[in-house]
Amino acid sequence: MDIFKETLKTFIVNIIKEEKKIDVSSLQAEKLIKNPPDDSFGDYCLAAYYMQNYGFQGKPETAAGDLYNLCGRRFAEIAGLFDKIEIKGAYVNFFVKRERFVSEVVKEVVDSGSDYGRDVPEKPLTAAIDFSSPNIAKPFGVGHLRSTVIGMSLSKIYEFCGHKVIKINYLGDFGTQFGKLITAFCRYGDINFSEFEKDPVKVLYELYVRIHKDEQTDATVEEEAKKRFKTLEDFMSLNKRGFEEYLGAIKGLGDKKIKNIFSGSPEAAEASESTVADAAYIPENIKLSEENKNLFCGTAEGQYNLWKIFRKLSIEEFKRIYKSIGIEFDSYEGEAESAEFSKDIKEILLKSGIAEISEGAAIVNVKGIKAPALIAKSDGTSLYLSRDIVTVISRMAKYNFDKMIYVVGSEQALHFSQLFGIFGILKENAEKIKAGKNFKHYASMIDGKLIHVKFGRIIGMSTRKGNLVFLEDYIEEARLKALEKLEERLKILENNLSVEIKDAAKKLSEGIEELETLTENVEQQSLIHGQKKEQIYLTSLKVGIGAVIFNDLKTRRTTDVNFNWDNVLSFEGQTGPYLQYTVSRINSLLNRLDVNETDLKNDAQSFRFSKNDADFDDIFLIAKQIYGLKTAVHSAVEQNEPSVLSTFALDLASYFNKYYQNHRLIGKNYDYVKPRIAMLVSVKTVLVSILNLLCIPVLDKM
RNA sequence: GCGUUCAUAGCUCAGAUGGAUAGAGCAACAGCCUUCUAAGCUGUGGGUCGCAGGUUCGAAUCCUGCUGGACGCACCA
Repeated sequence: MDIFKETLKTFIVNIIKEEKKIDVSSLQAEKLIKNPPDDSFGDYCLAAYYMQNYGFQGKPETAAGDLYNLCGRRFAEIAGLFDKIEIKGAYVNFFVKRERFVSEVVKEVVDSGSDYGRDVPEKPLTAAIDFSSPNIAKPFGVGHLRSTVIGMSLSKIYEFCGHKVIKINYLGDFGTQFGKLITAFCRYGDINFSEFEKDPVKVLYELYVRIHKDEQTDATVEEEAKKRFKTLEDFMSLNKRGFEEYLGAIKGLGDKKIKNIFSGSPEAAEASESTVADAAYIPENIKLSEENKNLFCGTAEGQYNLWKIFRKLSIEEFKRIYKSIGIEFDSYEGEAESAEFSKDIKEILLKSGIAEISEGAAIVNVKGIKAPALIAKSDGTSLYLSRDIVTVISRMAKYNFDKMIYVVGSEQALHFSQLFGIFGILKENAEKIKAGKNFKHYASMIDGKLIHVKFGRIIGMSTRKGNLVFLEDYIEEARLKALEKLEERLKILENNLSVEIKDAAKKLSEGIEELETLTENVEQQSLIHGQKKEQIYLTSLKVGIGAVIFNDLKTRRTTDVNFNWDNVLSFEGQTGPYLQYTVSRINSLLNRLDVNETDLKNDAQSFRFSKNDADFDDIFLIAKQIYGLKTAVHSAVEQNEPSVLSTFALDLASYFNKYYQNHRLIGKNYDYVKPRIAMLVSVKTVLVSILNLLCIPVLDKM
């Protein structure tokens, strides 16, 4: 509970009401209270120009004078929490009682633990978040990392605030590209099948690259690919259900899954992914081999099986990668599922007069967008857009979402404005739609609930040879760099240690007893030095992952990222490892101070600070930063912008490191140390919370 | 050509939704490890907020124009 702001709010509401005879709602009052840009100006302020509607007219300076006098006269009402009021230009500044402020903040963090900073909304929403969504004909490159990490982080932030989140991975498992891949498989006679078994994704990638190259010179490639894709899609629609019945069947299905997922049982997790497993079911006796090639390439069913095999191999690979960086989904969906119904969409939109035929293709004209929205090709096969329409309606039936968030690059902005526009049309023309009850119901309630969370491109990223950087190589590069740094540091520690031992031995021989400090130091340092090989591996891996992920989350999403290896591989300053390092520093300190956290909670003494202490100003800065967490979380949700939290965490870590550098705790008496332990725990709690929300691994030691 | 979007220190970016003196980190230079992890800390230098207008008490932030970049614009996703 924010007692300082609340108190100030009622204070100002009362003043306006009683002195100016104007009623102000608490929400309006909240907007009047701002934070000065600098601590020396105070902690809260009222700006005269915002007060004009509340009886403070005239020049800002004179209005501020009026306001200042009234506040001053009634200062006794807030004297319990505030020290003083000052006037400065057009502003009236309020200074909190700093000792009280710090102890309130620290107490609240220690009491609420990992819940601290939660911004609970009046009404929790069901938010479906579609992110990562790789195209499985292509390997998982670094480009996918941004969507993956932004989406995962947003999911965590929404969940942290108490919203229901459904994390959806919408696999690009369909389209002409698969026709190309199948074409490649069937055309080339020199496929290495034993390698296919060992590293399928690599072979698929080679096929992909090769067919694209051939396409440049050979026009028959595209022709064949299109034909094969049509064969595939037609085969899949053979024994299809109607969209209307399908919608009826899946209605509310998500509810069960959501509940299960939230209970966290392993069966539930499996069940939620079963759709993919089912779709990827492949007959036992069919294997990729030279002999079976004709089987795959000759018939429609063969191609269908081949497609399933490619799909399955890719998904397995993706899951492995996701797991390694701590990403998980509640549901895997595929475009192929929606393809089954995209013809229904085309027919409904045509019949209802929303779509029309132009140059043989089906298009929708969306208000305000010049480019026509293509929903079907002239050969009748489906397109990205029509499949997306099906998908959203299905999701609405399944999950009844309040928000559907697409975390997709900004280059697809046009696609999404067309998609969103079509649902606007469907809502406006709800009566005209010639379709079943289910379709009309769901399709008309989607408008306004779709959000495109776009992000900028990563520019200039390439390896020495190729142009696509595989995520795993990227992480490995970061890991090696972290390892290098770690080993360097271990070596320095080792040197210091041996010098110390020599020194002590010398002193011992001279008869000076320093055994106690020696053993303490040896113990401490061997803790670090004694890290086993696996530990060193894990540490460097976590640091590497932290660096890579933070790099994608530290700037505002919409700006393009100028990729620079040196930037990513530097672990100093505004980086993930800096945050991880700060946490491990606190850990180390807490270990040395022998902390009992339950003790801390029950002992009011833990939260009492004195402003006469030399470190108080620095503690106040830390407390003030911590106090801002809730606002930061709130605006991260508001803007769908994880970077708000990255910046926040960097600031907090910086304040803490300054404190750490300037004030020592070891060796001080316990009464002095106790409240500071609570402060340390608070900083750690907040940093760890944010690292979790940003999908960055936390380390005990570095 | 039309549309979207961006332009802040040498480089990478913040800038609380129009408010007080535009801030960090890298890089450069000068310092701090026999005392809690130097992946840290301290200090110095570095700015016509792309350019020109406009809106008002007040603009890096809003509107218009220009310049420059990125992305997108009919059967790819």
